[in-house]
Amino acid sequence: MPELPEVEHARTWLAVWLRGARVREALVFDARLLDEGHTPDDVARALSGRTVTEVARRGKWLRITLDRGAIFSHLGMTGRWSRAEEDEPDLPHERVRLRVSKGRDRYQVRYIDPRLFGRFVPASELPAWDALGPDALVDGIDPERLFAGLSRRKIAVKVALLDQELLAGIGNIQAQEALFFAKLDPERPSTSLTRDEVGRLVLGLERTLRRTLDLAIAAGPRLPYVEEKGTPNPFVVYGRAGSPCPECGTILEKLVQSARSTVRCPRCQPPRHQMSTLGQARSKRSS
DNA sequence: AACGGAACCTGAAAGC
DNA sequence: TGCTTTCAGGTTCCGT
Repeated sequence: MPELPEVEHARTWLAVWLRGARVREALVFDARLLDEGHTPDDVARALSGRTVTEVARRGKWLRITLDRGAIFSHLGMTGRWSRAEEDEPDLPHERVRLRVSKGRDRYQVRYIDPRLFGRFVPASELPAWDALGPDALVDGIDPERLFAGLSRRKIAVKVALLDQELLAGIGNIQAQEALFFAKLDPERPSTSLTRDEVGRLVLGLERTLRRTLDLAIAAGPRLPYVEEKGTPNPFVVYGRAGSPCPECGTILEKLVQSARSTVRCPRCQPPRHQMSTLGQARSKRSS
């Protein structure tokens, strides 16, 4: 799914719909969302009668805290939560339905997920949650910690940014956008970045997250994902390989790193050996 | 231990 | 037109 801004959007609306609400009935329509050892009936039984006290987010995980226990929800690639009235027809790909009451209102909160990469885990603790690095939005991004983390890994900086233990919430889109804003080549070994470049990367990350989150907030309760047909692509380089760079007009190119695609501007984000060649040429001329 | 790649799913779009 | 291939914003497992 969705990356940090979209999950934060989901958290906001889930909190509106669920905080203080009582689950009258829970229905789980597909066991593939559940952890090994759980059945739809177990999960439904664990939820019914519970009251939601809090909805939290860390990276791309959501935690719905109940008066007893909690539920962790991950949206995978295509998951979304939405509110529905009691008499609304089933939705395509509806995987979980919570029939709740809040005050005298009765309605439903539904989880929709075509590709089923999402997770729905009733548990008081979740190891994956505990392993997450600092949340890129809530905790802010500490340049020194990011620099140290990047120096420790021998992989491309783009791939490192997807590691949720380094920084929680960055996904394939935000990584590409941030590297473009920072004018850094996605293929640079993460160890090769200078402190100055990591500083630029932090600014790039903050810029793309802020921008995307603002768009998500403005969208209201139903946030269309960019791959849905009819949704305009709000991103600067993501999904725009073959089109001109918005900065310099050079045709943006697509590469594949660890089986994920990356778009880059060959001119604005040149490999470093080209930059040092330029630097040498310049210093020769000036000397 | 750390890394790249495949697998897990479904649907839409592009290619033939 | 219809069949086939490719690709999609994530995570995890498996082999090297």
